Amino acid sequence: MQLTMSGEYAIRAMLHLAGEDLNKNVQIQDISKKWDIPENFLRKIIPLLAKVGLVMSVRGSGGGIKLAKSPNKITALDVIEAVEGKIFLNKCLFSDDICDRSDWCSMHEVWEEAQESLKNVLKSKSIAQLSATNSERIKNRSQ
Amino acid sequence: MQLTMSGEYAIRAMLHLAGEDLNKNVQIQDISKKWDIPENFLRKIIPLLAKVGLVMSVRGSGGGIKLAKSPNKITALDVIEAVEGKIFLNKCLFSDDICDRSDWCSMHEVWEEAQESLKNVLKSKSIAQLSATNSERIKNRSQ
DNA sequence: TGAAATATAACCAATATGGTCTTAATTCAC
DNA sequence: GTGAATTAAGACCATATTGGTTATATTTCA
Repeated sequence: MQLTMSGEYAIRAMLHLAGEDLNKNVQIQDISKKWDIPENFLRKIIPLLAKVGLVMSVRGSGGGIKLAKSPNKITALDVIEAVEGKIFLNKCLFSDDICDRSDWCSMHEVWEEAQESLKNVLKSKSIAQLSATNSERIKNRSQ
Repeated sequence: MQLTMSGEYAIRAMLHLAGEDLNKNVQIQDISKKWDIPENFLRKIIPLLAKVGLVMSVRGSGGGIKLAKSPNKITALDVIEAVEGKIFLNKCLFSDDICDRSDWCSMHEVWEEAQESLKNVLKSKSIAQLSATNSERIKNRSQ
């Protein structure tokens, strides 16, 4: 019941992009260095973010990646689910016929409620907000 | 980010015990059969529930297991954490010095909030309630 | 054409998961 | 005390997942 490193790294990368000039192509190597992410591992994560339309990538000289839409419209949940797949707290939520008790088991609804509750928190935070909060705190700290 | 089979089986076993005469010693084999749990696996899970005082076990002839306290006072969270360990949605919540960004990273609080939110749902349901709901539904269904 | 970038896919070590199996250790009834 | 019934504990194991690395395309610009 825990976030993977992929999810963690994906969030960091998105926070980086949101803190840069949104039109600039940023190199994966730079994100990797600044946020302490193994470069080659990050190179596997970025395409997952691109696939669901969170980032745009351009190959070749002068290339790099940037956000594919406004960071206001990207939630923490979007990022995590992009790289880890949809969140299902219990297998029984994945599909009704995975558990033959689903028509009467009272835990089914508990998991449903817990999952919604968790997802709602992650859904309520945009990458823009999160990045802005970070920038402000770092600014204050260095004064 | 998902419940393990241990957690799932532990909940089933506790629901079984809550549905029986609370003073009766129940055999692990019976629970295993009724709730479709691999017997030998369940035999590894039960001691974890005993260790935190959720069930009492007695060895030998006439032995078995039963709840160690009222099912009203046992929550779904208690059961899950007993067998899976305390829930931490992200490593950074485990200890402050596991992440050197914890003093300014805005995701830290998001994870904290999400985790509390998830745990509150699991904490709000007692094994007694859950078992009663199940019994009632099964009764209605077979009418 | 060559340098600079990302994409893709194969590979790999370590760990976690979900078990099984064997051997104690207890307890009760006789 | 003996034996049957029961849980406890620990060794063992196959498979899947995680968290990478490496090598080889592919694309783009100058």
